[in-house]
Amino acid sequence: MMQFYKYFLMCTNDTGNFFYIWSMKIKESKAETLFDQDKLVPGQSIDCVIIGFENNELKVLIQKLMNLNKWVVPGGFIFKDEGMDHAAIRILKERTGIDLPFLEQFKTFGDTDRRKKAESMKVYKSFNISGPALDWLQQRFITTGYLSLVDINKCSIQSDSLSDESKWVSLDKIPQLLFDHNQIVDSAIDYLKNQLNYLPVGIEMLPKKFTIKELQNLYESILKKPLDRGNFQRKILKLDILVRHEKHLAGGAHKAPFLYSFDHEKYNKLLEQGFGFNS
Amino acid sequence: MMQFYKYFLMCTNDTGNFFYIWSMKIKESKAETLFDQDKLVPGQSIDCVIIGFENNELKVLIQKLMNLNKWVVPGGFIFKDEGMDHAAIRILKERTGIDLPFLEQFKTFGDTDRRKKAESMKVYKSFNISGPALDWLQQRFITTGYLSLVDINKCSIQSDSLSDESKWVSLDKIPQLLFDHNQIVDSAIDYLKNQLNYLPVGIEMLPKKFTIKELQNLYESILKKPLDRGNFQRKILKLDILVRHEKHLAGGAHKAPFLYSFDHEKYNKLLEQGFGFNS
DNA sequence: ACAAAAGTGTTTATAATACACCCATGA
DNA sequence: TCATGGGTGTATTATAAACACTTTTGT
Repeated sequence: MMQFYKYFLMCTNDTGNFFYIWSMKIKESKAETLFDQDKLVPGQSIDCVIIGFENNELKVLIQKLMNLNKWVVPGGFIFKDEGMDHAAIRILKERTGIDLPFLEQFKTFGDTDRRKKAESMKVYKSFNISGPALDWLQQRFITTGYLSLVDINKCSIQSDSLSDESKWVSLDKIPQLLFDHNQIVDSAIDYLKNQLNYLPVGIEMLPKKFTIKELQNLYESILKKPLDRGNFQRKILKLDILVRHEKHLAGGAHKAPFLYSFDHEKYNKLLEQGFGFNS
Repeated sequence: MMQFYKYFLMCTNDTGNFFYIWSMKIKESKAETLFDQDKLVPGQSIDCVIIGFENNELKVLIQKLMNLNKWVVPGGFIFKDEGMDHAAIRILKERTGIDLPFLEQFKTFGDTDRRKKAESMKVYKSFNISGPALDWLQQRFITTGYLSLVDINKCSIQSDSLSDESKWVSLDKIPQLLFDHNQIVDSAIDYLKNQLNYLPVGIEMLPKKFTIKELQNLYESILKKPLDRGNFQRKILKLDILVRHEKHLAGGAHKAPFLYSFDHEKYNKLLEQGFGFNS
């Protein structure tokens, strides 16, 4: 589905520090930034659960670690002079190409056994990492999970130096992930469901113009239960956050639905107080 | 109001590492644990916002740093072999004496400027800390905020080696706190309000037996708005989580209210789905 | 013309809201 | 006995839920 150049760079400097390329535009074939562990906050990482909506299904972006059959949620480290939220935005931009993402911290994971030593050893050995770099990577890590809601069609997924494949998988087909990443994803989904009334799911995950049926499908996917068609329509229209456009005539043998877009100003104002679809 | 022995121990070992006593039972006048920075997760701390309810007011526990006129929310560090939640429970126990506290992570704070260098320098200088220990404490810190709900009357507040005064202050009289601790407290209050329907506020913050009026006052304090007396009573009774006891005859010149206690089993079952007082 | 899905309408049940009434208690 | 706040009742309104009817489209 996706085409990209595999590009990989890894080296160790004379002090034994671990250097690696953390971001590169594959198409331009050049590294954007090079840094070493001295510039990173130790023991602290960020993991991004990126959720999109495609073919009436919620999907999460996962990446396969290079040379290994291990899937992970995209993550990264924090620069010592960089705020945590900023780091999350940076990491996300590298993976999706999206510039102003919706991004929200949802939980911090700090169990001692969240990264099994044996498991991480296998990973880092496969990258030929050893010495101080290995020590640094093998230290106890606490990670903060960020939830991002995106429009899959706007994402040009890029791989990076550590992974050789990226894909969107529907929530009920997530394979076993590295470390505690399954738990991190589950936690993000819970957060999405619980905070639904305060999250801009429609504006972030749907294309600019959409039908009410599509919006309903999105809500149903998140809530994991069917909603009444008529009631949904009436309720969402009553909120006065949608702008009606021309009819969408592409569909099947049935009445053509209207296309709508969000009135961003009204939508955001309403989000502050929250609005609900519990039924 | 509270009586305690001031007890303070601080030293530096031959490698320049910073040793300090992080916990002691003041009454028993002995240190429970001694540790140094080599055993701590670097750059990661925990801050506890402990909320109680007294005289119809929500109150938060703050402590004054020894030798300084600086107030903070009780916090601490994490052992390298200790889970983050466990660290929070440990820290909380030292400060309140409560054994099985309600404790929940609410947010992680990772801005680069959350600890002003100048401010922290003043603090650590006042403790005569220098060398590697100072470096360790001056590093970039990311902190995870934990919310704890307690019954103030069950807390025997203990001070520790770093502070010489602890007190409960009502939420609208919080003084200026060190670093970003005001922001941390505000964030905790927001969380409490938002998650109200899923938090065991009644069970944690009220005494075993209480009147419905007291419970209503608690909810009103959190929501910051008055609730209808009759409706509140009917609604809470309909939930079938209260056990009615004898009448409370201490009050004023009026009909004596019943005392109630929670049916913990039913209460906890109901909490999972959440129950609301939005009005 | 017909099936399918959109758009709209209607009825019923449930919950929120406001406020009224009577009761028990201590001063 | 009277002021005070507790317990309960009721009427009104708003929202949720279920489902029926009509309209528009492609085949």
